[in-house]
Amino acid sequence: MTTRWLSGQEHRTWLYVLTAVQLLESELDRRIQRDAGMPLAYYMLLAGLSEAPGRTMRMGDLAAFTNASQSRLSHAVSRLEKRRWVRRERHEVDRRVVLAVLTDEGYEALAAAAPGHVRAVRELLFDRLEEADLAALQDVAARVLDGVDGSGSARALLAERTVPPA
Amino acid sequence: MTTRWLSGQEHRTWLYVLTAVQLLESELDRRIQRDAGMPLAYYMLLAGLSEAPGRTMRMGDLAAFTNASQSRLSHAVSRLEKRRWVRRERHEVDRRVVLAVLTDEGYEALAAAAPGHVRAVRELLFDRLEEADLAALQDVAARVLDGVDGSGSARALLAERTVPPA
DNA sequence: GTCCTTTCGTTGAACTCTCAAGTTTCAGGC
DNA sequence: GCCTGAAACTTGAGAGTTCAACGAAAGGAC
Repeated sequence: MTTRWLSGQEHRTWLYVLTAVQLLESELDRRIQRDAGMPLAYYMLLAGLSEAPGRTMRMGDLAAFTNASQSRLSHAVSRLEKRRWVRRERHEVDRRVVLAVLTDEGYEALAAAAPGHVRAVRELLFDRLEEADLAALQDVAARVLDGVDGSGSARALLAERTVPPA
Repeated sequence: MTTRWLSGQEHRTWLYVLTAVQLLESELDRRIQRDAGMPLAYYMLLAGLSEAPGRTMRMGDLAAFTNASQSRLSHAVSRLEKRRWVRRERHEVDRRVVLAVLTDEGYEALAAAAPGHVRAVRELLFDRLEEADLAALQDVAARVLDGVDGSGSARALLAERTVPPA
């Protein structure tokens, strides 16, 4: 079977998108690290927890919501525990389950980091997009998700939780 | 100064795009690791070198082209040297410069990995996009790049090298 | 020539992620 | 009750990344 290579247009699109996304992420990471002393991944975890009922989530759900493996999340939560930003609790009924709970200290750290981060996202991304781009981008992202996300778990979580932060 | 939060539409778009991109990248990484025994980052390095004149690039240019820091590239090239896929050479004129050269072994590894990788990119990304999406996506990516890429170096490199691989 | 600054790259330590293997708990037969 | 298998996490080691400090060569200024 002969390989169907990418067309020039496809190749160019791929390079542009990949580059833009990588630079965007690394720039956001650098800024939040500098301004708030935490990596972007921590922010995402804290933000996820802050929006959950009781500021609490099962480890598995938090992993799915942040696109992390369970192992990665477990290590990350251990690090967040050392900073006293998150606390682990055992589920009362199903003793296999571990709940990650955002502490008050964690909430404060998130609240301190949020304005700067949102400003950065706005400056680097949304200030450069038109109203019409938003819907189109989301549409494309949704289609890509359908292909990548085998079990559809990420999509389901996204559909539930797309309200702005409090 | 009060923070201007993201609108519901912006927040949703951001979550979708971020999720789609992260899952896409990690899925591509998993597949090439499984099928070709190399991480996606190695592939990108080898691909970059393979398209360069003489299959040779300065460390700095290769770092810029792959959106890596110089330190990251230096470590990565050291690992690639251990696999005998890349060789270091000193520049004859400017003795500060180090040239990374793709070896024949490296080229073979790339050639073996390419078909599978391209197939994956096609399946996960381009098969889900319409012709019209391509131009729109590239346009958006270019605008984002202008904001993120302070010195415009990534854009310049992209503009030069957007021909399909040989 | 000598000094100062910039450019190009490397290094080591600390941190983060991945992968495979392990523990504990639950749920269903039988 | 007692297996057996699956589910939910954790762990440790190795791979990869980041950050700050460093060395070596080049380019002026004088």
